Amino acid sequence: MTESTRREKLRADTEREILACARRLLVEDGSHAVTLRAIARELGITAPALYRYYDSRADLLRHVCDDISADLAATLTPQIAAVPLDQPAERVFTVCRAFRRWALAHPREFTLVFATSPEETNTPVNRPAQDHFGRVFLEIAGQLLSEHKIFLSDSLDVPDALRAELAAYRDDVSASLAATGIRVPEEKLQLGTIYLMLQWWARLYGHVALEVFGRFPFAVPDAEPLFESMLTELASVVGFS
Amino acid sequence: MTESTRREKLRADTEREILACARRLLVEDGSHAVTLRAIARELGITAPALYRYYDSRADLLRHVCDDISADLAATLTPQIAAVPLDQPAERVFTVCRAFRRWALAHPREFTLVFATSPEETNTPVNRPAQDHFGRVFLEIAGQLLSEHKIFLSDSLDVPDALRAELAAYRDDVSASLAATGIRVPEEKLQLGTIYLMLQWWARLYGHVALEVFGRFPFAVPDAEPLFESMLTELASVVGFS
DNA sequence: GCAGTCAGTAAACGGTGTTCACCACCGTTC
DNA sequence: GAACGGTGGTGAACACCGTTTACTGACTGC
Repeated sequence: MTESTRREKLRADTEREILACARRLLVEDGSHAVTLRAIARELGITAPALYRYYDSRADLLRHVCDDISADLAATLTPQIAAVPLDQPAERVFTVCRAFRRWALAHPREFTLVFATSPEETNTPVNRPAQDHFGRVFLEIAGQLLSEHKIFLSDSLDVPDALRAELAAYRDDVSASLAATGIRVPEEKLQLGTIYLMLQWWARLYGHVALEVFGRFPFAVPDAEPLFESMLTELASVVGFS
Repeated sequence: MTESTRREKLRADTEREILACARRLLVEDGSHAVTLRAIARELGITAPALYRYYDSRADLLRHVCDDISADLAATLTPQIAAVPLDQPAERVFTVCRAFRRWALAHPREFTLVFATSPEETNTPVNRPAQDHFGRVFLEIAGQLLSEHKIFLSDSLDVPDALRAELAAYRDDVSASLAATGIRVPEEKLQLGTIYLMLQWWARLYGHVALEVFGRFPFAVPDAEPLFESMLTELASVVGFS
């Protein structure tokens, strides 16, 4: 980015090298194989040198998470962009399918980012979303929100008990979206929309996680039809224009 | 169980002691604290002695998982039993709420059992369900199936593309249930029921996992109303008698 | 009483994260 | 140009870890 001096450029270079190496080790041999000494070995340096770049192994893993999230976002974004603006439903389907495909193709990255207990990577709970976890989701959803009007079907309106909670979330969403540079008109962030986003993220996450881990309650050799039917169900609940 | 000789009884005793200690370490300090040496220290023995009981640390962790699952089942079962048979919907709600409550009260156990990559505990993917993962779910669901008739609302019937897949699952379900001693009449295992079980398990799992990890895309201080609204949504999709 | 089984030990190997003292270089400043 | 401070890197060390091996010693079944 803004590495002005020569020193800063060198530092940023090896920092990238470290992350790339950690990533390779993760993908090839699992997260247990991404060890400081292994990384150091491959870079031709010694393990303590890595402490010039990261406070600890947990800190490094956290940065690997962010790195992966950035890549995931970079993978998803062009795929939605390829779908015409006038087919909002198809845009949602596309990003959901792309997320599932990415997860199945990158099970170890998915596991690290989306199914590692916060204490393992020492991640503070409810960490600002733009950092890594919900970042992708928020970005995509925000983009859709800013471009389309969403109609919620009558059958699924917001329970009264939820309105107070949702109103509180809304500000948080606005702030998070603003932080990523996406401006969403206030009136599009209805409570129902927030509600739908939460519910839908939970379903998407649940399905993909179970599929990646092979942990459906009974043998499910191919979960794609299941996934597709979940998408069509979504379509029946929400409308776009 | 069937420890006849004195030796076998002693062995079973220390085996239980090992598991209990591992469990305590897990709960108090997280899964990374569950080390062979720490367990041995607390039991007043040496680490290699543990290899008389388990092949490896991964093997031990797997048994801890099974132990936890058994406890979870033991927690859930009486809670459903407490709800009258003539309120099937309430029975489902009860078990779902109980599962969520258990997960929130035992985050580390939940993480180990439901969100640890199979390679960490060396668990074969799609391991027979009665072992630990879907065991609880299957048991509960099977019990409900054997006691009630389920009506699926017309709006959610099984997509054609899924019928072949689901038919294959059904046999697996029957076998798994039979293995746990629950006999479900053939005609109650309609394809729609299987479909609903899968979809619902994914939702339940997704919500609870996200809540336990504090990983909703934005700050959700109290997800209970969200959970409750999910339950009422379920009720609108399925009917009992 | 004897032989064998089996829980447990001590020692060792190779690996880990992390800390500390030290060193050598590079960019800046007098 | 010489001195200087920051910075990247080293080597040794510490305290762990999982795992293997060879070896005891007690209990069991005959």
